[in-house]
Amino acid sequence: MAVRLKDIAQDLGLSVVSVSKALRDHPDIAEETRRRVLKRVGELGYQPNLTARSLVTGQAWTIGLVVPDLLHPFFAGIAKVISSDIRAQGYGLLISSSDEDPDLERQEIERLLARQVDVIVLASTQSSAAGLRRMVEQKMPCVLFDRRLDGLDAHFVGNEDQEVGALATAHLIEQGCRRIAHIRGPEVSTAAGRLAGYRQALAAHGLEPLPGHVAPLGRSGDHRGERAGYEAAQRLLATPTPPDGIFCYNDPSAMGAMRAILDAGLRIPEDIAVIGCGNVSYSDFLRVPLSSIDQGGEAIGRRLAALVLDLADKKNGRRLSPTTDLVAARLVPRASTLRQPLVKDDTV
Amino acid sequence: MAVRLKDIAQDLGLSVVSVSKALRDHPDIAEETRRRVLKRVGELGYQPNLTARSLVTGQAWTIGLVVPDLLHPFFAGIAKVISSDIRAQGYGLLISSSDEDPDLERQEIERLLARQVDVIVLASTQSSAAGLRRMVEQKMPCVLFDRRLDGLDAHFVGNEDQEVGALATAHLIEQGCRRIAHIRGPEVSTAAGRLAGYRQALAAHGLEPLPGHVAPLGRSGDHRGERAGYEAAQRLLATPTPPDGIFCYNDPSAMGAMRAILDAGLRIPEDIAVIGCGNVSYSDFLRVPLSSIDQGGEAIGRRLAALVLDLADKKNGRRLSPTTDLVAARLVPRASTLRQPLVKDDTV
DNA sequence: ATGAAAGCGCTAACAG
DNA sequence: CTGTTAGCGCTTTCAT
Repeated sequence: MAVRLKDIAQDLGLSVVSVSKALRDHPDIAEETRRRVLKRVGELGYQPNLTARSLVTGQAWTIGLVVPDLLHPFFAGIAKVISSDIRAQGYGLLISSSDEDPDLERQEIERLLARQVDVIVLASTQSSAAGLRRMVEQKMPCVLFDRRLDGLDAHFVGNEDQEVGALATAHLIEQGCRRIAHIRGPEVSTAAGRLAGYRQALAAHGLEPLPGHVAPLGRSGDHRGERAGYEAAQRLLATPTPPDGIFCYNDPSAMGAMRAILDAGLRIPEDIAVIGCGNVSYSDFLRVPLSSIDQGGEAIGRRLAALVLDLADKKNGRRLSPTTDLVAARLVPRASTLRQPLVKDDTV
Repeated sequence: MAVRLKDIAQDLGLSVVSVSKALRDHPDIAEETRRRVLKRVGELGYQPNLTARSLVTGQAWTIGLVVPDLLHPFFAGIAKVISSDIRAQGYGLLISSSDEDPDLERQEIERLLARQVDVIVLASTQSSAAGLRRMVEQKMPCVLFDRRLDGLDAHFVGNEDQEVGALATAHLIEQGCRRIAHIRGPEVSTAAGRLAGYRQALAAHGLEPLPGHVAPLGRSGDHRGERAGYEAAQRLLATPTPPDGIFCYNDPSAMGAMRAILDAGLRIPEDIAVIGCGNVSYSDFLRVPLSSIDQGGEAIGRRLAALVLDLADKKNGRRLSPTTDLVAARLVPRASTLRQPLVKDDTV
């Protein structure tokens, strides 16, 4: 096995406790002793056993993160930011991908509870808070992000989804679209909010969705939604009044939609303008560069990390009442919606 | 606090030991007793404290994963696959992103050692194995992937990099390119191998790199390499004999290179063919769909997971001598290299 | 089949 | 300042 506290203590003719204190900069320990300890620790390459420490302190120095799909750049980015922000304070990140499966998600949360992680960060796939009750009962601090869940005693960091939907839709209207369709996402708060924003923006201009112009994405196969977006767009093209603009739930579905449009021999944005959501990397390099709503993923990650660190510290605001932290979304117009002569966009 | 073994024991008038045994399907426990225990456990929603269990068994039920950049789809994909494959056996995945920084990477590995994880999976940024000696000394089972490291007593799963480079380069030659340049990656084994494969394929056709035709990517800013690829391609275009084909270290740099080429008013692939490596999602949707080498990321993840589970099981082949598992790479030709009339490719 | 004793490596409370 | 005594919650002998 590895070097233990005991070994160092025996080595130096000290007690285990003194060594332990010396290592944690405890106030009452002789400067001289501390140096001796530190020296030997360095030589032996001692590392305190965090498992043991956790057992007694009740702090795991671990944050649990559960996302629907780690391969999605939005979630991968969040994971990356949180990971590096909490690392500086000595925390590690235990990540699991729920694959958009509510049961799997619950199971993973159970695991995190068993592991006694300090905080759980969650973009939930649940349709209701019921399945997450256990978490609250165990007084596990929890931060939801991106997707809200009513009736759960948890913090939230994310966007004002209705604003997101309105932003995208209003942009299409400005660009001269009048028959604007929406490819809506699954049964989670973000999809509902974006849909509401879409309707709101239309209404604000005296418009409304034409028959069949709200097309659900469906679960057809691919997780990211390209294929589903393709199919949804095909259905839109087959409606009595085909759209001249489409606001898509996310960027992958927008890519699928664009492909369907091009395959149908139509032009983007001249015949149909397309806007997505998420501002996925590479949007700039696409066949038709894709306009999108940037959710401010990095900011969300940063704020999550800060909140998590607050909550993880036992002494701290453990009992903070649930906060809601809204990060501003931003329109990123590109060629897929610019029906006026294309304004050169230099972002790389 | 949560429910403990003790609570259940008292509840049922049993000893802690019996309950513990009942829960782990220990042979000598009465069927009747087991049922009573299981019932009460269900009612109380008991979850064994994994921290305590780990302390005594020495098994953390945790795998550590260190990658250079979690936002890179290749690594995100690996993380996702490993996570779901090990989850079924009860393991969790502790992930950290080293940001391509060797020091940070070492620091993260120290943390994982302190946490007593069962296995470390690593795509290393180290230029030598020296800094990782501690890991071996502590007998921590380790699996390297993607990037090799000589002189380390560790398993490896990944590609034959030279084959990867040769595959890409040979394809360019077949497409009629004769002045083939290479944008090479940083100082890691994959870059060296791909470069070697590039030279080898050229040599096999009696060709060799022209002056200035091996352009290093450089560390200029963006982590994924789009900007760096852009700049490298500009340098290539400025050589006395500009290339008619470019093999890029990875897909992001290839996207940058393509942009530079288009910005210079040249056509892809007619003037310059471009091929990347990694077969990043969305390659199909790009302005010019990008030919690439698929590294078989999913297969790599699967094999990693299987190996990891073997190693994690204390009873098992803990002492397996280092294995090398090579996953076949595959050419995925798209428009960026097809100088003949484009063959329709239906992959979505 | 069941349970008492011992201990995993560490820290918290107290005594010297 | 230093060390002793008690655990954290669980599993592992080893009696009964």
